[in-house]
Amino acid sequence: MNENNEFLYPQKWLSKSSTGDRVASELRMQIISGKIESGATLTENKLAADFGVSRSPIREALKILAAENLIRLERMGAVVIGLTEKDVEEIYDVRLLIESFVFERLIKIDTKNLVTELSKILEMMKIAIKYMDADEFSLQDVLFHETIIRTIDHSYIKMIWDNTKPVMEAFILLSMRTRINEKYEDFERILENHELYIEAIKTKNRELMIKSLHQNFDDVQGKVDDLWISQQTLSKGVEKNE
Amino acid sequence: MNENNEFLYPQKWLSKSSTGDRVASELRMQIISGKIESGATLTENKLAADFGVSRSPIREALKILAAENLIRLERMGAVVIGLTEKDVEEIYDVRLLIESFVFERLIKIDTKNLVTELSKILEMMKIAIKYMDADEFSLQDVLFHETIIRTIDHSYIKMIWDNTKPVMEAFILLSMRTRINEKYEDFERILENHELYIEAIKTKNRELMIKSLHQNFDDVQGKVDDLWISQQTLSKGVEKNE
DNA sequence: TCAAGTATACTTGTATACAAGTATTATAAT
DNA sequence: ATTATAATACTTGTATACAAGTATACTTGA
Repeated sequence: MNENNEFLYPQKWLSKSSTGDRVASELRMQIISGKIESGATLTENKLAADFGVSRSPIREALKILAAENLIRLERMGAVVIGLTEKDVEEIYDVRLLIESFVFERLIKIDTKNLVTELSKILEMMKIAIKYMDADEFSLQDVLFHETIIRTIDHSYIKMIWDNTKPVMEAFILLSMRTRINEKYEDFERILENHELYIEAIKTKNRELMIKSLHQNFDDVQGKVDDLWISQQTLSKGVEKNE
Repeated sequence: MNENNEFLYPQKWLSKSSTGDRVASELRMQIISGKIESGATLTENKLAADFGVSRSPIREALKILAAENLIRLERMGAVVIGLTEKDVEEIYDVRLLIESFVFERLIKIDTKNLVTELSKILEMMKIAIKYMDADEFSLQDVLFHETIIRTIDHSYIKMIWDNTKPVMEAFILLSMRTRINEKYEDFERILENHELYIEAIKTKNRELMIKSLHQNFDDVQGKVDDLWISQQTLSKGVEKNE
């Protein structure tokens, strides 16, 4: 039934994952992009037929998406919740919360290796922009923050990250795909913010860190120019995929 | 193979849940209590035979426990990680983090209904103690905090709660089962702290809230008297079950 | 005795089968 | 025409079957 053979989620990022993970990644992109509309009902049999797999991995995928609050498992089918403006704000609440927590820990330890690692990632981001590779840029952006969080070796903070990461990654991916064509200049600012962030970690400057973190959120959310990247805008990222 | 027919997790709390959830709840208790030791390898077939169910719900359970970082899914079997002292501290980091966040929101809204609800729960806790019902007490204790968190209607904060709650619930359950016999007087202090917490919410007193929250953690963790409720101590809770 | 290679008995991941329950639709009676 | 009832088609939850891969143990050779 799925007449569109192209996938929204970069297939090369799925090297080692199971069928269930792949389906979850793809469904997540379709839900967040709006290709699958909020309120729609997904049934296991239909999805299994669409993806050409059995119900086992589909069930796995639905469990994952339910944990991410993108769908709601009901007696008859899974109802799509989707990602609202409120959700995105809430995700950033959580990110601000955990990255602030992490920063307090970073202040107490040696961050030399971390700064080196982050500088490397930042350079990768620059290359990605140079070649207009929104996907690679998004990957590195997410990795940037993950690297910071992993440094403090806190399994429950990491758990929170693991739970929010997939949705955030998908959102950033769609957002960047749109903007790399329409608002290329945005990326300059994003890079500056990341440089600021590294500087904050290097100098253990709390205010600077909070400032860059907030600016980064505003950037990703597009608050600088628009209030909110609408579902319609996000869905543009769908077409750019190849 | 499981010669012990008794369950650690209260069966009446599982009214509506699926087999997978039941298995997860029971395995969680066995892991946290130390009945299943850290480092042990669990295989799906063995667990299926032990619980007398098929592999499907077992797989479901293992996925849940892996998300809670209690086990690590590997190519051949699931390796039990267990709950270390560090983990418990980290859980409380997260609780402190989210409950502080929640409190900031509570300050801005009308908390009259919440205070009423919390008072009710507190009275339930008192009754539970009166009848030496550690399980009911634990249930209400967890519900107390969940009620506070749900008030602000923040789906991602709630997500964090949903992810940490099961482990915390199991830990509190085992801790309370032990202490209701050995340290009955502890419960007086726990009640006082909860009263303080309600007072803090009522008067929107941030310092009081932080104070009671910290004291509550110390109480549950047993830091007032012991540094840490050892695995050995926790396992006593195993025997008290009936 | 030891080493190399092979057979065997597990392991998970996915597909399929079955069972119990729910919504819908069709049918029949008033 | 409408309402009650019954048949049907579809849903999830669980059990089982199969396939691909891995570790263990054994056999065979020196």
